[in-house]
Amino acid sequence: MPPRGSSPTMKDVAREAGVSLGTVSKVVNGIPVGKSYQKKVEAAIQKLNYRMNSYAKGLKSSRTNTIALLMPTTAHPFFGQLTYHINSVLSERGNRMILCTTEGRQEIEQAHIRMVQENQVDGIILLTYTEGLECQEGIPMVTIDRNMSSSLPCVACDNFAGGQLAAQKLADNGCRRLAYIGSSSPLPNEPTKRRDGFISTCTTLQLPYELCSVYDDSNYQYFYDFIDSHFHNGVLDFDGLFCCTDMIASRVISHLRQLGLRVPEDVQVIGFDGIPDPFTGEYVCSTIVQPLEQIAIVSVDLILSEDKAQIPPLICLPVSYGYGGTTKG
Amino acid sequence: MPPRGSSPTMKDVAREAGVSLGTVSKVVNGIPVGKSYQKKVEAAIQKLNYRMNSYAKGLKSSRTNTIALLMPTTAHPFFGQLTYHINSVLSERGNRMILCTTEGRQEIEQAHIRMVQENQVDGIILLTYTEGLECQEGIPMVTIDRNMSSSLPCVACDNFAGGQLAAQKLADNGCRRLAYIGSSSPLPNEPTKRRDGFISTCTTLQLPYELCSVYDDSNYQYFYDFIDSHFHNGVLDFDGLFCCTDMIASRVISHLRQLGLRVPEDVQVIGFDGIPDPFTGEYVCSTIVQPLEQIAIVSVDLILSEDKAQIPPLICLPVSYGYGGTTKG
DNA sequence: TTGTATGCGTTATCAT
DNA sequence: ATGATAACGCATACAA
Repeated sequence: MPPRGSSPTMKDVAREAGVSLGTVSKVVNGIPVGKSYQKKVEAAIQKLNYRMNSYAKGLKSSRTNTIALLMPTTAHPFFGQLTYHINSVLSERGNRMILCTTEGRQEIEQAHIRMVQENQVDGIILLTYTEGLECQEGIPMVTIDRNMSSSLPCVACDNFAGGQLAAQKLADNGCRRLAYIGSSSPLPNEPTKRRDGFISTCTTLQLPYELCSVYDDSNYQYFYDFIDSHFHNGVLDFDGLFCCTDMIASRVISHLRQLGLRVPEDVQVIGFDGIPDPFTGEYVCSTIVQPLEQIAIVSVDLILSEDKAQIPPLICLPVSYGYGGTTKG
Repeated sequence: MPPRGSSPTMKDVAREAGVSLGTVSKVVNGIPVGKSYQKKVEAAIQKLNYRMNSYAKGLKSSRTNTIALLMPTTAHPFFGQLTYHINSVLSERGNRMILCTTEGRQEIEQAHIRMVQENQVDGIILLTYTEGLECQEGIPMVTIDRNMSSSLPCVACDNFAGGQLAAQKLADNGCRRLAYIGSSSPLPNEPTKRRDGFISTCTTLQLPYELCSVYDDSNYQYFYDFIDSHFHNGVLDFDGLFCCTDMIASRVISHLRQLGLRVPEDVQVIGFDGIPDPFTGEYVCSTIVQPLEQIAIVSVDLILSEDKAQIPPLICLPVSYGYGGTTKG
């Protein structure tokens, strides 16, 4: 019978058990205490159905066991799955997660950062592609796939190696005239490294290539126009395409097929991300697979790590090749 | 220059502005205050870069502007999109959201409910299909698509009408031998109403139908076996199928095609959910479309509503038909 | 109107 | 080892 209408507090438990406040606190936090006391307190907790108030705890201890995750969206499976994995790992480690979807808009990101700061989160995991985000000092941050500044640690898949792997695979499968299709940013960021790795291997193998890069990679028409301009008399100038994301690859493949080209017979296509189609469970195209679960684990490890001092500025996780029917192997 | 290493408090602002604590509190909370004071306080806030500590505030006011969302996962687009919409609406309304993915496992759900309760959330939005979840009293809850008990308000799409609509569409498109394929629960829950609506219209139209229901609807083999057992000499016993979800429909369609059947020429299929394929942007099949955004808005409205007293136990939102190429219209 | 003082539920520092 | 007590940062009832 709690005195007030609200839920019982430690004080109530202490009174019920006939012990002092400090003793209850110790029991609740697993600090050793006399056996008889232990029993009495546990009984009282049980009886009153006591629940800790983590707001009071956070106020005192200034540690909230809460991490914020900033994500453009959860509607797309790539972000949805990453969110799911990060949430799982965080939960296993005894942390709550505040989700902030940002639509990739900087003003929303900024507002959310401010908001979760007020919420005293212990850290922020950030997935963004906007430039020049202002990051307040004093709150630990980790970025995913976005090397913003050397001061913020970044975990990403090995985008450069992924680009190399894509070029290598296309070459192995007999392609001789390659092209890269995807986004590019004015400043060197992680996704751009996919292109750079691709160029690296093309150069090494002495394979000719062309680039079709645009800043806003949701502008598919730009890519279609590029393809059309290289399509003459029913034949395409390329026999191998590396697309920056599976999304782009998927749309590009549709366009190629509309043109009457056969994939992979006439032209082979490799994408990037490796998200299985949620409905079929299969890759939508041959692809470079990001280790999503690893990225989640490492991000959480970093944000929860005690000595933030010596975190490396960039951690690259290994990618792999996933066959998805749009290449010859 | 904050005295301690931590961030400035209201007290710091008060000292800086040369006013009292209460005045600062008023300014921060938008309570009218003398003009000159207003200016001084705002200047001090600016100068010190003061941020409210919502933990201290929540402790005092026992309102945290935080809502918990329990979802099986965010990895699948249906749940991912719903999560996204709920998050957006909550954010617009000035609330934080704690995300708890549960994998649909009851012990995880229970642990999360307990956890967010400790976190003093103002309410919980819950999407679950488990039976007999223990819901602590005293904390507002709203369920989605799951009518647990009359005490918990539920918002769902009009599943019954959706089932009716599916049967009607199949009939309109000339189908004469129908079947329902999907899950069924021992107790009457929302998804089961899809089946019931389907039966309702079949009965009204005097159309024969068969049912293939299984409790665990991720057991696709069960559905395949059902189809196989109704497939003789290259012809299927049915010319119209209504599947409980687009996921099931997608797999069923694949199986039908493997059998050499043409969709929609030989057999027409309608699914349920209406989630566009993330890669193509199109429905994976003809489908009954759930109003995801509406569901999100209404759920948030309910959980944030002041007078929880007179919330109806069930709110049904209208569904619509989405053509996706697996029917004749 | 503005300032002062008390308490929210907890942890931590003291004495005991 | 245990019990009393002072903060933590803020809201608020009350005094000025």
